[in-house]
Amino acid sequence: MREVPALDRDQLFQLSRINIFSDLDADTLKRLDGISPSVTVAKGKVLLRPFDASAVLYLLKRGRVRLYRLSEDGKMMTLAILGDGNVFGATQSVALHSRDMYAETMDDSLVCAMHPPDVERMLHDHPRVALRLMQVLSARVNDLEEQIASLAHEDVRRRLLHLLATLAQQFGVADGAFVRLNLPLTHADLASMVGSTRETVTTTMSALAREGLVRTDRRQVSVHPARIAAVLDATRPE
DNA sequence: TCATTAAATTTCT
DNA sequence: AGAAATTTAATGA
Repeated sequence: MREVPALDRDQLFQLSRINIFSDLDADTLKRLDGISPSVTVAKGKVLLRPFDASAVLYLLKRGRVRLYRLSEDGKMMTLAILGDGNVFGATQSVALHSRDMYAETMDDSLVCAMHPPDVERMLHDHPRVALRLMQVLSARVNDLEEQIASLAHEDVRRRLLHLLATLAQQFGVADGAFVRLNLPLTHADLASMVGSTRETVTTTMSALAREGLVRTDRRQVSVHPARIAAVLDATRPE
């Protein structure tokens, strides 16, 4: 019985955490691992930009990636923030994003870029991955639909509360009664996610802090999901 | 209710 | 020190 080298084990571990690979066994993962190398990407690097026709499928092994678009007057609308184990980009047939989307790392990240022939072979050999890819895509559509409804019907305060609750699920780590959002977030970031402005986010965030729904400590946001849920429930619009 | 503008202040690097 | 981020306030749609 031979020890698996630490580096090897770690790489496999990273790969096993990719959402579309969750159905695969260790042997299969090991074979896939050889296909494309992982690269460390510095914070702020734009990996995808509008009209990028390439069909690269990115596996985000570690880090945060922001998917966003820019309006004509240069305002950023953040469509999603992806964390460890997520995928973005496109295959030959399926794009996980629309045309004029940017993808930019929010911190130093470890990504793996799979190219069309490899993706094709992988999907052919492992239909379960294709199935998971569809699940991931439909979940993403679902999220976007919720965002649209939120934008159409709710005021900034409620949109922020919904956003914070969602981020807590996605990136939360327990911190006493609160849940700390484990990602670098400025008020401008939050504004770009709820379709508001930096200033408005500042004032609503401090109101929420006063009410004990959120807590902010040196640019780290913590939220109280139970209280937020209660408030959202108790104060339905209309 | 909230974007906008402007300006002061605090916090990060 | 300089840049980036936050905060406060006034105004108007």
